[in-house]
Amino acid sequence: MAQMRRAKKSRSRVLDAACKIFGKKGYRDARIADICRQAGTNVAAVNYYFGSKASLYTEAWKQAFEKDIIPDPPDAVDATPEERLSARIHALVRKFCDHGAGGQFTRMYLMELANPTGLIDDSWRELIEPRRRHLIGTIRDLIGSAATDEDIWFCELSIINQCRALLMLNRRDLEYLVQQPLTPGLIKRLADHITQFSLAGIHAIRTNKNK
Amino acid sequence: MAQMRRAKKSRSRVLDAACKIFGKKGYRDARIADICRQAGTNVAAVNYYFGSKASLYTEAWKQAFEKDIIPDPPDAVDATPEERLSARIHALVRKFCDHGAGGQFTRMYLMELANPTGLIDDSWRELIEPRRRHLIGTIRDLIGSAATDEDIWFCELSIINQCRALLMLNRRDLEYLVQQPLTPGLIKRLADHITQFSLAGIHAIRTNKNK
DNA sequence: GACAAATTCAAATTTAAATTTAAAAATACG
DNA sequence: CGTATTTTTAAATTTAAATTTGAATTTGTC
Repeated sequence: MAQMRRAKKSRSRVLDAACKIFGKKGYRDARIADICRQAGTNVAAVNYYFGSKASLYTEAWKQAFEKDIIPDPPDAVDATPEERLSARIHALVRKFCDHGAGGQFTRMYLMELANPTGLIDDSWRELIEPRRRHLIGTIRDLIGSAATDEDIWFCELSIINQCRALLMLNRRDLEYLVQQPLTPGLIKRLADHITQFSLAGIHAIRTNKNK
Repeated sequence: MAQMRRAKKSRSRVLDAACKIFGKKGYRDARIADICRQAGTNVAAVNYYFGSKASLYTEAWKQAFEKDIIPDPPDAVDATPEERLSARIHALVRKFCDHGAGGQFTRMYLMELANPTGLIDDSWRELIEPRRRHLIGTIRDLIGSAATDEDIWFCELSIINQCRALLMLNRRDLEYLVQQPLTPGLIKRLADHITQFSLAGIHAIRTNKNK
């Protein structure tokens, strides 16, 4: 069983490379040859360890999920809804901006959003649902009881899609738009902006409902 | 030259089919065979009329642009910035929701966003730039002179990305989220929501800058 | 160190799609 | 009509990528 050690290295190098390449190119455009070059193995390694490109993809998705999605720090018991929303937005923006080493899941998430392969629908639900419920709970606290489910759903869309913004922009487009590199400082300022913008938005809806 | 008549039919059937299929599948996943089946021609028609799949793509892009992007009604001279923003958001949401017959450009826009082919960068800039400047002008009017370029850029991102929301959701995801079909009524309510949310957001930034 | 199992490799095969070809059919025009 | 041009067709070719193969190598175990 000790040969597992060396073997595991190879298998896991392929898996790491797969996360990176699938995240960068999406399922179709990712080449097994590229993945294996990246991993420093022969192309046959993919089929040897995973059987096919498709099942490598689902494995990579799972691994990226497990490694990348560190649970958000639990809310402090005495956090206000405003603080909870802010924390959530900052976490989302940071996550969505992280196209680098740690952020493979995020890239894969986007690629799957844009070109659904349908290969990972099950893991998808499991993953998204609890986080969605958490955000909706926070919005509900902020928006008050006069709001309808539709109001809450719309606010959720507004917030999530603002955070997703940078996901959709490639480096060139980004430079074209902002004229500055994506530094941690910029990311923080963007998250602050979205928080402020969204709190005002939610508050306006609340006020409108109660008038 | 009268043979052009019949010929044009064939060429233009291919172009129409290309808009539809490229819009549905994106560049890579679209099959020339599918496009030609749709158009009722032989596969060779693509290379006969357009030379290659790539140049069919750029032609289709141009045609979808010309047919699909009806210029927004010019702003009434006496429209307030609030009214202009509202009109712009309603136009964007309506456009982005139109996945049907008239909305091929929208679909191609999304596919290009998600998987840039780089084939249409030039047309892209031409198309987006004037509309961008218009929106930025409106935001500038609303946000006041204390705001920085970065503030304005952030607000632009917030607004555009809220409008893009429905672009990213396929029918199944949508039903899962809202539990209702995408009726014109829903689209209007969503645009109203985004307008209200965004005006409040911009106003909050303005207030914050001036304090 | 020798044998068995696991792994890696380069090369062969398969598959799917775009592209080209050359012959047939349709059309235009004198 | 007859011939020249354009268009369409089915089939052949090319290309790019995934997958399979079987031999060579490495590793683990006795």
